[in-house]
Amino acid sequence: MSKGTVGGGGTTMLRRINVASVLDAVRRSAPAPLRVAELVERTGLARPTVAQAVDELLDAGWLQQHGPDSADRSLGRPAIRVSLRGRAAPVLGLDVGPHRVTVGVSDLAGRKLALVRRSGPGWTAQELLGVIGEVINEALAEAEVPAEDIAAAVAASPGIVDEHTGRVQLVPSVPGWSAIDLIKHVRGLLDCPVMLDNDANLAALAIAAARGGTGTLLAVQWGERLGAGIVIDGRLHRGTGAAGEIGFIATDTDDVINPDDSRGPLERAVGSEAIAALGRQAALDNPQSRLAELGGEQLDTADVFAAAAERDPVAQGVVQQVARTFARALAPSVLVLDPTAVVIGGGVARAGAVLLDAISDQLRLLTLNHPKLELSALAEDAVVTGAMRMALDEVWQRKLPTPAMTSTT
Amino acid sequence: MSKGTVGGGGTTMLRRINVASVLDAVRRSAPAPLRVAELVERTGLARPTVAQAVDELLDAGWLQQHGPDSADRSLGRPAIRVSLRGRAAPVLGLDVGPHRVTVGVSDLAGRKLALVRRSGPGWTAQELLGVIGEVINEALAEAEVPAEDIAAAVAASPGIVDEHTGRVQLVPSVPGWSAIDLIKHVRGLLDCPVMLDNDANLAALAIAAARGGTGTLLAVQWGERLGAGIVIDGRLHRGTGAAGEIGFIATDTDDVINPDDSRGPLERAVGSEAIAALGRQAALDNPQSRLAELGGEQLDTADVFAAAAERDPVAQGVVQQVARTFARALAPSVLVLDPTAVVIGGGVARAGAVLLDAISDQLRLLTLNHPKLELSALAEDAVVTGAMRMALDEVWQRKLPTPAMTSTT
DNA sequence: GTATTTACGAACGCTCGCTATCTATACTGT
DNA sequence: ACAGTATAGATAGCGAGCGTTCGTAAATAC
Repeated sequence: MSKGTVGGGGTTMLRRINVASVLDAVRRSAPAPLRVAELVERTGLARPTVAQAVDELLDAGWLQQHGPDSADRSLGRPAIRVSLRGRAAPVLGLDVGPHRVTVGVSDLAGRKLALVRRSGPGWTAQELLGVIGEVINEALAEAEVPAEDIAAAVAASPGIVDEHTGRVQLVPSVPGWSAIDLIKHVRGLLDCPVMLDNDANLAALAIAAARGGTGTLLAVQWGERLGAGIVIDGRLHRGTGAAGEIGFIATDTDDVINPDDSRGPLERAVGSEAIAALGRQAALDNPQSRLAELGGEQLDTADVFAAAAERDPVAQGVVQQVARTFARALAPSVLVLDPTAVVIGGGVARAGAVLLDAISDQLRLLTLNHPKLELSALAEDAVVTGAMRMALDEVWQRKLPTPAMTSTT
Repeated sequence: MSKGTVGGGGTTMLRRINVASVLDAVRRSAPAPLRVAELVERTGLARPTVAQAVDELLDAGWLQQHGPDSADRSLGRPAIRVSLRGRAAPVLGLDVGPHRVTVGVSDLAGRKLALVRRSGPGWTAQELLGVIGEVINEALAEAEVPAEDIAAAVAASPGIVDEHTGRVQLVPSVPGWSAIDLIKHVRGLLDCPVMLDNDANLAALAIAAARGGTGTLLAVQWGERLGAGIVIDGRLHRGTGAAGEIGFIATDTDDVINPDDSRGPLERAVGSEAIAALGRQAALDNPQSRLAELGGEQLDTADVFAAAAERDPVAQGVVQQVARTFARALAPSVLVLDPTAVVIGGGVARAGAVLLDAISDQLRLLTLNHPKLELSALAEDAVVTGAMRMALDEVWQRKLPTPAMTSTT
């Protein structure tokens, strides 16, 4: 241990490795209980070793023993089965927006124990802290988990987040709001490691986990604001901290980033506000259209997509324009990253196939390997789910006594 | 072992881990010999353990013993020192282009043992295979390494390379040329693992290794063709296989990728050929300019940059235009990847500060975190160096008995 | 009720690494 | 030249863990 080199050591290290190996095997088969014989097979260890490790993990509370119940009708003495004791280290995820606070509690196996959401019409910074505290307590009560049991918490914030200090740039969504206060506040409530990350990053993590497997994922969050998260083989790519900020891609040949504006060119061009504005203009220009009929004065982003889905040519024109702008902006990144899949989430994702097909057509003209283009299946829960996921990863990395062989040069 | 889970096992596994730990510590201090006491400190193991491991590694030929020579004037019994025995597993790198073949041989510690380059005015595919064989043998002779000692070889190829099959798309640089034949041919000569990768990827690997440390690197190879390699924390990012193909980024709002053309829009716009063409046109339009004077009829890419360096406004205009087009094409990828550094290599990199400053100015307007913009220090050796580097990584990964704890979910 | 099958549990022997001790070597000071 | 000292290498004993082997418990099938 220590020194950053390969972790070697005595036999006690070996025992820790083997215990970790057993625990990892249990974790991999998620909520399904495992028999000891199966663990022997999966770990390649001898039965006494596994049995000892299981005993130890049972004592430490990481595993729980199942009765030999169920239709396990096989010959011989029934095997005792063990599974992860989720309550051993539950985690908490937090998604804070100016109008909505969402808190999720998950157990070690990734099962959701609680999900509480509260909306309000714009809180002040001080009120928001109070609401957060309430919602956290509500979620803990629903999950039947005492606050001191929570092993890790992750909060989502829009904007560019410094992974360590928790400082946030570029987002004055609530006046007087500071993510540092948020971290402090949550630390005061929970007494466990509390981390902060970009909401698009967390959503990407959740989507990647849901899709499973390896490969590169580009997960776009498309609403009023526009961001993306990159997950490569299960690990989040952060760059120097601002990776995935697709909202700031230039769309016009003369666009530059305005440091005084918290929104970027692409956000201004195809954010949900811009889509609604384009729709309103198109409705004014074509008063006879289905679009004008549907939307009226209060024309909304949803109206544009609804009219386009009904094959209104005016709305379809707007969608085409939006898709084209978006695809042209994203194409260079798709070429460079060459992702396995591009997943679109956020409010605009509700547009569905109308938008997706238009983007796909454009993207096909501009890329070499065409990635799968999908809509996020997680909808609005993506960010909280990702926050819980990251908290889980943190717990596993900290608790699994894996003396990580750093083979990176 | 086996089963893809965490590698645990008996005490013999522990011994292997500790031996690997010692070997890794020696490797980290590269060519400098280490005393046993230093190894004890770095590995955290006890002295007898280290001594035993060193004995074993000496017997196996991985380490060599140094005399207690040199001005090591300290008190007490002089320590025996050991270092990597580079000759234990030398590797070979191969860079094949239509007009040039380069072969490098490196030892385990990364020391270059030989570097042989041969140019010719366009070979046929058949001739090329012959030349490759000759150059390989020449390099082996220069390095004084018998062919059967080579532990791994990596060949560089332009175009998009399938990592496993070795099939190449999009590059008909030599008529009748197939990278599969190349692999077969080299396998016939060497009898060791032979791998193939994109030349831009390998150059990126070399540059990342030279820079050292962690972070994200975007390494652009800019010549007649345009490609890039991405290295994240020392690992190459491949995507689904075509990552980094910046040559195919669209530059005009109506550009699309033409599947029949092996070159992409950005290559056609700012490749060295295009720069020369722009220069010629500018010279025609401004016959009095220094640019026209320098270049004449045979105006070259180098002439454009030379004239710009002499502050010729006509040439500077061309450079500005090229820099602007390049920066606008690359900016989205820089935003999304948010790399620590962007390094430019290849023929155009010889332009130096004139081009770099112009790109930097443009990029500053279009990105949030401005990465360091640098010229490659490795010049034309980057690709071979990267090939050797990848071969070395392969050897280490294969030979180091690290039971890789896969902590990725 | 007995035989069979399956799984749990305990004892033995092996290997390995750590601690402690002893020996070897070269420089330093008188 | 000789003793002293500091550093490094070699060796023995101890403890811990894993794997193999054997015996035992619990359920089903006949």
